[in-house]
Amino acid sequence: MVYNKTQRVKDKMDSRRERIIKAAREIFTEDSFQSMSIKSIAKKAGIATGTFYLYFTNKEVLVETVVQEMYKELMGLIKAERSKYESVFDKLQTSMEVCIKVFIREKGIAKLLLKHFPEINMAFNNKFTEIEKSLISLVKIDLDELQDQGLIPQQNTYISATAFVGTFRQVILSWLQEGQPENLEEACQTLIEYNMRGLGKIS
Amino acid sequence: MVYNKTQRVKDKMDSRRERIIKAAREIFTEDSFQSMSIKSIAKKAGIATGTFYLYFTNKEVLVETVVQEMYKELMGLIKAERSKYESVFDKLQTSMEVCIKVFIREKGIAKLLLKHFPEINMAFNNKFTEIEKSLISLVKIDLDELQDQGLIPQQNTYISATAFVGTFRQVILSWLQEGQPENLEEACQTLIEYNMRGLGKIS
DNA sequence: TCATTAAGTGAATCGGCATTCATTTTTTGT
DNA sequence: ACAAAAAATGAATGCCGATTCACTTAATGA
Repeated sequence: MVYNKTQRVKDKMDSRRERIIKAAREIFTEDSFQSMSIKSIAKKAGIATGTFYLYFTNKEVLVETVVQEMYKELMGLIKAERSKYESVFDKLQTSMEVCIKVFIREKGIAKLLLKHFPEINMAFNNKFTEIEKSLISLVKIDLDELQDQGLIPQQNTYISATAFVGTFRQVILSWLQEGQPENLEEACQTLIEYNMRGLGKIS
Repeated sequence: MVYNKTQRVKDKMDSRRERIIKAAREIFTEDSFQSMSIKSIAKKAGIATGTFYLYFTNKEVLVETVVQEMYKELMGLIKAERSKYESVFDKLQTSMEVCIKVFIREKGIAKLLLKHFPEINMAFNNKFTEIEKSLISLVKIDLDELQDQGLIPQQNTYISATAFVGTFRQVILSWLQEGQPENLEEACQTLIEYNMRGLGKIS
């Protein structure tokens, strides 16, 4: 015979799952990827290590979930902000600004989305590469549109988009790792200008 | 009593050390960082695993040696080529071109110098960050000079240099991982143009 | 309340890899 | 050729953290 969970139990389990994800995010943000062990996550979430495996098949799935969650969060904010503008330039610019704002508020997201973590198995690492790829292809869509509108000269938009993302990535990593530039928001403006010139914006 | 090594033995040991480094480079280039185990290195070098430790105190030192060697190799080539030009723009441009040429010839160097490998311990990882930093500061030196000469407008050269390196890094990583762009040398020209415009080159 | 099922526990297991070390082989100097 | 010293060997050790599992506790439904 099969027993059905009551709502109370369902709720408890849901909140446990949430707490595990939250614990993972916290440990990742505060400490490092390396110290994100199942034991420490379980401890922070207030459960036994074995319990973890009742909620996630393995560590990989957990990290994947966390990454996905952070990515969706960021994308949601970007989309909301983009919808306020008509011009593709403005959309592109605001996308970057939102990214920077989120990264400043939650450094963990920046680390997770921009750093590489080959310490995890290969197959999984593709998740990270995937996110980077999707950032590039989002920029590429904007660039293609700008090109169609004749607002930037003919160019290989894949390379331009990659370069574009590369400038941000490198500066943000420097900010994360070296603490330079001190003011990332200011640097963001500089970067936007750099890239607009680089794209050959016709103004 | 202490015995002195004969030249023959010295030579044998020197060549063994070389072969270990070579084996490490090969495994790294052909396979991946993960599969670069002492056992596999020793096997490829034709020695027993224990013998490795007669030549290197530990794995960290070996990798550091390999990285240093590749970095010096690249820098040597860049310096040689730069010396042929007078204009800082030309020096900057040729630096990039040499990098790309070397990266095409030896993908392992590109991976080692541009990827991050947090799977190795922290203290060591700084070696990689260090290299990235030094690439940026080399570019910054050129940009400062260009600015002094009034060939580019006033700007935060640290950010510009970081952005500059970022564009290359991102495109080269895409080339390594996605196989796109197919022709890296062609992309290099595009990138140089992108960055020249981005810097606001006054021509 | 009670028998049954499900959730929770954490010590023990397992796997992978760097490092060590007792033993063997080679080299050295007489 | 021989004894001392150095180099080489690779099986054994140690470590570390993910995953498992025999057992305990809680929840379910009659």
